[in-house]
Amino acid sequence: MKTTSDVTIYDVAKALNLSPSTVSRGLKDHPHIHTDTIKKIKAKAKEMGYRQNKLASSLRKKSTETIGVVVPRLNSYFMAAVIAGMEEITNQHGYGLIISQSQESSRKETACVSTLFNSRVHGLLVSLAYDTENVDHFNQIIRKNIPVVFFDRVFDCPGCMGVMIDNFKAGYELTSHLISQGCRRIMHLSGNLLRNVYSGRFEGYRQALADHGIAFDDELLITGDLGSQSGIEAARAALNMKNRPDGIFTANDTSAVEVIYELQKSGIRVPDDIAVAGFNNEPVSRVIQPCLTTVDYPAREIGRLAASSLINILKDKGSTSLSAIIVKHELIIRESSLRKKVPGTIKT
Amino acid sequence: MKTTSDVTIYDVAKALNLSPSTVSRGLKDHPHIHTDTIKKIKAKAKEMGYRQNKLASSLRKKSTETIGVVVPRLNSYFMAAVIAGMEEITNQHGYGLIISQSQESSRKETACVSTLFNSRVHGLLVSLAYDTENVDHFNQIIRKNIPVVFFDRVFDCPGCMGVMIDNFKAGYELTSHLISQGCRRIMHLSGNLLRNVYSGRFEGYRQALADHGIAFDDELLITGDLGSQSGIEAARAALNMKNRPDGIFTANDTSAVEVIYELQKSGIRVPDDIAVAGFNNEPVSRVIQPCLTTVDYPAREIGRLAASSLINILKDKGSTSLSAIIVKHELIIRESSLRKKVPGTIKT
DNA sequence: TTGAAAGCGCTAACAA
DNA sequence: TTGTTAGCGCTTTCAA
Repeated sequence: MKTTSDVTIYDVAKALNLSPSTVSRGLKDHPHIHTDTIKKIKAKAKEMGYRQNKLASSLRKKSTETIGVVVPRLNSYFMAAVIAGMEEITNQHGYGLIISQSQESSRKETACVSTLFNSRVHGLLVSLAYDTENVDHFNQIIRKNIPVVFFDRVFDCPGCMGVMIDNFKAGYELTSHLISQGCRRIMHLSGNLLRNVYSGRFEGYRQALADHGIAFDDELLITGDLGSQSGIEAARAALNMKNRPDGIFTANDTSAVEVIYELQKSGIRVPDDIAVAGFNNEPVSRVIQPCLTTVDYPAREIGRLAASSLINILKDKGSTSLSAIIVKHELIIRESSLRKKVPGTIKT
Repeated sequence: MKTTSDVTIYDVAKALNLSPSTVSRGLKDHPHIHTDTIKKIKAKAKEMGYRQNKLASSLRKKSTETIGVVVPRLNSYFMAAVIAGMEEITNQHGYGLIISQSQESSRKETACVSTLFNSRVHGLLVSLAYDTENVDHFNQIIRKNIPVVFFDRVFDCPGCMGVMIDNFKAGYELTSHLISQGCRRIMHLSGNLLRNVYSGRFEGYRQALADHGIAFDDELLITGDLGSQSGIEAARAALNMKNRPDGIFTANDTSAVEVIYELQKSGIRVPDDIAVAGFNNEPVSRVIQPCLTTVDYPAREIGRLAASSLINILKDKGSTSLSAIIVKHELIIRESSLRKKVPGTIKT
């Protein structure tokens, strides 16, 4: 639908016998305009149903005051909280947010970036799709000096900055915890190892094994899309091994839940026969029986930090010096990995 | 950041010794432009890194080709799927989507609508916030002939249309099912009864009771925000009644999960002592033990339908005749309500 | 098949 | 304190 007969500042100006520029100024409380005039203008504008045309304004100012967000999917508590954090900050600074989903596809991600680019966003907040292999599709935008801040799923490229947790450390801690519970043969279900979040967790896992004198067996590394199906398959693979694992560390909670189910279906006791740990502290981790050991990270805070960083870059082009912000995570130990029952250490 | 030195059609025109209008036409395959010229123009534009300025284009055309979406929250599988369905349709028709969250607050919802209005969206797809009591904040936009299509949480107002399921029927079916399982004293945990989704489910519940000769006891109706806490409180209320319920029907899965937990903590067996049923078929409903009886509805399809309806209204202002689209739902019966174990009827 | 020119609604430098 | 004016980049009518 074409926008129908809008009231413009010209209409308001005419009605008040003023010039359009005075109206324009009055509407934004320009200090040079008389208070009474401002009042008159605002009253008239309201009366006439005037609304600012952001398009014209942005065109004229060559500035849209919007920030683009590209996320893999909008269906997790994590993302909803991240975005809420971003909105909190950007709104404070007068920016709007345009949100788009890549649906975990690199191709769609490219399209999203391109659309946002054409919409003249001032900056981009991005968490990469599952299968994105390089960041060529950001080159265009970076060349135009439009800052990009990655969060969670970041890409290590010169000039980009990222907000994330220390996935290596988290993976290390989680694996060490499993080892402390007596696990010696720990399977790891991971995602695309190109994604920092998954490679970090994997490397942490491997390092923990090494530090505890356990050899890494690559039969125990399984990668998949971390959806329900890949959890089921991982569990079956574990069950079919002649030398079964006694612990499984999956890189997200969704797949961990399926792993537990599949194991239980075959009469395996979790954690006694096989301990299981996930990642993300999704709400479901508290619902599954036994409750899932996992890693929590402050989603809203990550959103806030990513947004503030971007805005800082936007305000003064100086502080682009820092390249990464690492947010604290927390190991949440629950029944799914607790073999040595020590009262008082279980978190819900 | 101000957009830096962009290439415009003027630049391209100059480089090719053509007029800006020819370039403008060439870029969009205008039939009057010579094929060779088109090729030349596109090649040059690409070479020079030209990108269309949507602001200028929209301003000139007085048309933004965008649709605004206002949802309570982005944190459910339901919403993610709805939005994916909307994107599918709107993209096919050349529209972009601007998504905003009301955070379940009427005040924020008003702000969202106003922002989208000022951004000159062509139409609005809205699911109402928890506490929205009237739709005055849509009047402005409706007066301007900008169509609004509600989905899921709709509002019954003249000229608005909505896409939803038959909540009454679903509530009726669910309650009837509980009754068929031997429940006679069924508690209902509901949300704000101003929201159609909750009032519909409640009325369906009440009708089912009546049709089975069970008197409605208003002690058994509890309303809350349907978050985790309200589930816990409902369960406690149930436990504290001298005449305890033997079934609980909650208006969403999140609270149902907490109800089950809280009941189990007190040694109540679900479903044998108290049967429980939820609503929405969120993934968590398959994880909880016992698996949760619930109602499924086709989220993606609802998104598609809402978007198509809006686009239909946009294309020809004729077919505004229909005021509601009712989408099929499905009762998903699982262990949490199954007392009479009949093999083969359990859905997972 | 191409070009010239006006104008979408707004802002801001400059003038008064 | 207010007004005049040019122009943001694009589309489109009219003319050539």
